[in-house]
Amino acid sequence: MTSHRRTIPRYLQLARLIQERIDTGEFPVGSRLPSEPELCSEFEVNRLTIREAVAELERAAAIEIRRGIGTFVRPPVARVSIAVDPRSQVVDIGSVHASLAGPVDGGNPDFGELITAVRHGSAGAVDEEAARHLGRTVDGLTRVETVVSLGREPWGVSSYWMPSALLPGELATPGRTDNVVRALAGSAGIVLEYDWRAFSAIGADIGDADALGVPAGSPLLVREGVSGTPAGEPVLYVRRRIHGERARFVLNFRQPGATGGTAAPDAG
Amino acid sequence: MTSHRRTIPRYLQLARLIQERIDTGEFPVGSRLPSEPELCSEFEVNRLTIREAVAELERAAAIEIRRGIGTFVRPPVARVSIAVDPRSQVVDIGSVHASLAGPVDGGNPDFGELITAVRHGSAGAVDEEAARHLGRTVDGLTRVETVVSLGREPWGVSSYWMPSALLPGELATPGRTDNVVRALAGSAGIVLEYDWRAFSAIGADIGDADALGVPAGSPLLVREGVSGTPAGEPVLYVRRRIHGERARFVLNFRQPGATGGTAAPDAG
DNA sequence: AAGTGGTCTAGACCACTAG
DNA sequence: TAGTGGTCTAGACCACTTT
Repeated sequence: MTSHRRTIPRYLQLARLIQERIDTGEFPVGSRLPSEPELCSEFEVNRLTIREAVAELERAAAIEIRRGIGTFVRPPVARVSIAVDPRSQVVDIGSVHASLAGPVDGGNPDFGELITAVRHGSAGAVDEEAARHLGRTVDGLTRVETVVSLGREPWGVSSYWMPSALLPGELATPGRTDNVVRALAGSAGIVLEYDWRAFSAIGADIGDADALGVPAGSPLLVREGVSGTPAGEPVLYVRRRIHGERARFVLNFRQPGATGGTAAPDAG
Repeated sequence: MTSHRRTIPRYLQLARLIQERIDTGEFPVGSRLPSEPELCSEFEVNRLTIREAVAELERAAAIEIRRGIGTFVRPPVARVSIAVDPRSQVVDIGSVHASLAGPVDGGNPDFGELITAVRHGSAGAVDEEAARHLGRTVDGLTRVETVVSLGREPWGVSSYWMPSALLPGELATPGRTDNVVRALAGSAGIVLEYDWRAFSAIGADIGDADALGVPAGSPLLVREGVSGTPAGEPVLYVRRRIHGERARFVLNFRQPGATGGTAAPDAG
């Protein structure tokens, strides 16, 4: 009759115990945890068991492991807040550019987009999906892969699909570019507007994990969508995966001049 | 010198190797991978090394491990698409309710929101942030924690903060509720409108992982924001963490009647 | 009962970082 | 050089699922 005991693995118990110590401030933000051997002797378990507990906390982003140095309690993360104007058919000039305070036209030194691959009409499942979103066949599409950097670190990876006929020469080969969206719009001599955008979250697959320098399975924020001409012709499908803890997309529903409301959340 | 060092750990090499076999169809979607002992003897490594490789693929959501049965190649995931009307100050009736096809007023059988905890004016960092968003002090706030289910499975966890004075009796104690937002609005006799909403991605912390039945660090989509009265007074701050692979929020920027454009992406 | 994955131990060697 | 975390082996026992 007694609720039969669920055996909670030792490493999970230890993970929660350590998390508690972090929460109570026994291990303050920025402090170093006891080393693995120290934790082993304190809890009288094998090192591997401690390592599993610590790995759990690292996956939960509670701690940061620095090889050869130690394991530290992570501080709250700073995020790049990106505003999305939800009220109009926003001109698409690239979400990151749109939100950066610094110069956009001349190239913002913090921003970099590096073309890593250009492929024509391949036939993976994602290509099929892109073609479906654009209402075209995969044959006529070109896919451009980029790594987006903010500051020195990789911030996200993007895949763009566009009609091959519209591909600007600037985007035809790997290398640094200023802004894929602007290059496309400029070359085609058109204005791009948002058609739709969607947000979801996935774990990093092995390829994205490599490109972003994060472990496989790390949470990525996915922002995907279609942009098109003002006339409504879809031109670009983009799927960007962003280091989850470094980005936040904000939608403000109130008019700027409206009374009341709260300030848009900024970084933090 | 001959190539000396193996920089890439064996378990990562094995993970990529197995991923390749999945990609090439050697291990088709739905099929069972060889058991751990089988993989051990094929690659001539210890079982733990294989397990690390397999764990990597599981974190990357490429495979699903079923205890006592085997390890299987995962099919593409089905997602619940939730439409966000980006053009107006949308009446907040709860995002999930807004998007469900079935009845909303009478209670949708697929939908369930279970209040798991109610706390007054505690003082964690998240409570402070909530108070800041609402322009109030933590003392006057009540925090309601819920688990949201869609079908039989837990789909997300929500934290709501609201002025204690406005807390409906219906929400004062743990138990099943129909819809927190509606209960609040009904009790306060007001209409709630979106003030702002934001999207980001995080890994599940230990508490959320427990509630959702996922491993710590699993990618979660975070949707947070403030709702308020039409007059602009903020009333509710909500922070929902959703099983990342089960949700997608869609913003349509084009008017429904506009020519061209593409269909809003649906589940899948 | 047999086979699967889950946990844990004991010990070894390696790679990285700091002094 | 000393200390940290990273990888790997060999072996054991357990929990879960199917037959």
